[in-house]
Amino acid sequence: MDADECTQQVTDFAYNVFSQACPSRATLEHVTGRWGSLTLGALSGGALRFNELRRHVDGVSEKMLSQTLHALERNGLVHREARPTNPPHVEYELTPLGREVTDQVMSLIRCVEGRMDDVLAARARYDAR
Amino acid sequence: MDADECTQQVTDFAYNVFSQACPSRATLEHVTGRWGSLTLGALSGGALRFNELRRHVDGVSEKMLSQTLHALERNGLVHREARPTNPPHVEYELTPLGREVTDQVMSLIRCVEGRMDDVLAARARYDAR
DNA sequence: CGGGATCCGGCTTGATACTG
DNA sequence: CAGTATCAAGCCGGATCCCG
Repeated sequence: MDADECTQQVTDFAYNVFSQACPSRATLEHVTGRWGSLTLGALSGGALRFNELRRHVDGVSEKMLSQTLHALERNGLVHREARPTNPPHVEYELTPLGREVTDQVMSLIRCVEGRMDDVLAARARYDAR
Repeated sequence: MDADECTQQVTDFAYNVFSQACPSRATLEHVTGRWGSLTLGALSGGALRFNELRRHVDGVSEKMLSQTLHALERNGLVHREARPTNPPHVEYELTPLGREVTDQVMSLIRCVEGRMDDVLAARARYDAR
C-alpha cells in the first residue's frame, strides 16, 4: 500500500518514480542508467554523430550506444536526424525536453565530480576499517 | 586521446566522468544506478530503517538494498547508525555530502516526473511509426 | 559511416533460505 | 529486525558478420 498506481502520497506528483508500476521509473532508469547519463552529457555540448559519440563516451560499445540512443529517442529526449547521403550522415541532438532533463543531469555530474575529493576520502576511511 | 587520465579538456574538472578510468564514473553509477537514486530519494525525507527503506523503494530486494546502502556508505553519502539493542535498531541517513548530491538527484527526479506527459506523448508518437 | 542480427560468456539480479 | 549465503535466471556487453 506504499506504492500502487502512481497516485501515492510520497510526493505530490501524478507520476511517482518510487512506485514500480509507474512509467516514470523506466524513464528515470534510461536517463540515469549506465550509459544514458553519459550520452546525454555528451550531447549537451551540441549535436554529434554516432562515432563521435562513441569516442566521447569512453568505453561504450556500439550495441549499447545504439540501444541507449533508441531508448532516449523513444522517450523524446533525443532527436535523430538522418540525411540519406552516401556515406550516411546521421546526427543526434537533444530535444528541448532532452535539454531540460540534461541540464539536471549535468548539474548532478558536476556536483559529483566537484566533490570527488570528499568521496575518495570517505572511501579511504571506510576501507581502513 | 579523448579520455585518458581524468585530466581531460572535455570539462574543466579534475575528475571527468566521461573517462572510463576516472573514479568519479563509478561513484556516478552508484548514485544514478537503478536503486541508488531511489534510495537517496527515499532518505531525502529523513532517516529510515532498513525495512522502512525497503517498503519505500518499491521493488527492491533485500540483497540489492543492502548492496546499495553499502556502496553509498562507502562513498560517504549515507551514514549508518546501529544501536546494539535487541532486536537490532539500525538507521540510515544522508551525510551532508549525501544531502548535497541528493538535492541534485531529487531535482532530476522531479524534472522527469513533471515532464512525463511529454515523455509518454513522445513514446506514443515513436511507437506509432 | 551507421548501424542491425546473432551468438555466447560472465557479471548482476532476484528468490529463497538461513542467522543473530 | 537486519541482514548474509546460496543458487538459478537473465540481461549486459563484446565479438563477429552483415547490409545500405
